[in-house]
Amino acid sequence: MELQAQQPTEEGGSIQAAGSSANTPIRPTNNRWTPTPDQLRILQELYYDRALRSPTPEQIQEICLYLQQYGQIEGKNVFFWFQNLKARERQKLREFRNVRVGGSLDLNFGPTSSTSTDRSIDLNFGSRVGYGADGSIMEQRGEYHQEIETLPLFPMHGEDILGNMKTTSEGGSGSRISLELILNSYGDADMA
Amino acid sequence: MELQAQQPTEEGGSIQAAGSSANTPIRPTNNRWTPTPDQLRILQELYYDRALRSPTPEQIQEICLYLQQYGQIEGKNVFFWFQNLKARERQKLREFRNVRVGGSLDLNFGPTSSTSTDRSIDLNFGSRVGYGADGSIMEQRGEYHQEIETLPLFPMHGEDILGNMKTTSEGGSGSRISLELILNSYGDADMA
DNA sequence: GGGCTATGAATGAACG
DNA sequence: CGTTCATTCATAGCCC
Repeated sequence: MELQAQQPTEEGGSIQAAGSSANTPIRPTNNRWTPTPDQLRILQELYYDRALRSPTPEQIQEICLYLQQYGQIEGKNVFFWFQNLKARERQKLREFRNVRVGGSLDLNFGPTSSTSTDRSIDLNFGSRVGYGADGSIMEQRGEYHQEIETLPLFPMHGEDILGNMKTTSEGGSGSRISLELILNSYGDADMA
Repeated sequence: MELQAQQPTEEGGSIQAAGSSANTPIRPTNNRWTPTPDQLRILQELYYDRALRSPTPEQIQEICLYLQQYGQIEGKNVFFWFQNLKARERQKLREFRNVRVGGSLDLNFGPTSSTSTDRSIDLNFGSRVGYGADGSIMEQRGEYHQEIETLPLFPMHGEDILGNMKTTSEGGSGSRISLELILNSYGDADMA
């Protein structure tokens, strides 16, 4: 997951048998996919012309299938391609906005900044979420679950643990919890 | 277009290898949690070996506490880790569904298809959704699995489930997929 | 050859 | 949960 060592794709045999003239990605190294000019053109066509940004799985597969005419390609390549392009375009936009604001622009903000709908550029990092402070993820919605903010004085049974545990960052001190123990905590006593 | 500046060739092994045994901050410049090798190993062990997919809050807490021996970690990290791994593995499995290449519309896209080799991607499975974008490679560690309580499936964390439909086809039927088809695949009624 | 840039790939985090 | 966003890692390719 975190390891960068990419597992060698075992299928390092038939790469691109197509002896096309202009669609050879230069080097059929098994490493990372590089779109052929044709593939790229088609992808861009889909993205820009058709405004396809997040293709559904079905679309991904169809696109992939179609693009295989022009060279080897896998579904994940298509997926990543769209995702990357989208992300990077958006990031550029965001960057631009920040620059614009930081640079000189000063939009007409009324002294009364009550219009919160106005999307002022927050120079924040982008973390719009309020996880950090003390946590409390409250993720699984739809269930009962109260917002803990300080400390629940009763046995919580829900999903508030997520962020609320900031226990000692120090380890190796005696707190030897075994995996078995963890696993055995299925029917953990709810202290009830 | 984007900035990226990192050490080109990292050791790739222990990222934190330095002085401290197991609980070094690992990475200096990031806000987001990155599992240490030890943490990762244990998490994977829990996931694959023990088939733990959706830990309860109590388990999350215990796991978190245990993992703190190896580095800074919070409950939400554990929570997200499991959720992500589960979701991504599921994507890959779900990916098996293929598109029904029904309409063989031929379009004149691209360079007049100079590649006369009509690769055939004949996948008439006619099914439903399937994510097509995530053939991640997780270095599969031990796969021996034990039944804890629920039955662990066979963790076939291969890697190219998604990119399964590569150019493998050598023979040919002519299954030209058009972009129109791709784009029209939205309301693709499969519930026939 | 060595750095730089564009971009593929991975994954933590979060949304609906 | 499935999907999407954001950030980072790693590498192909180009320029010097």
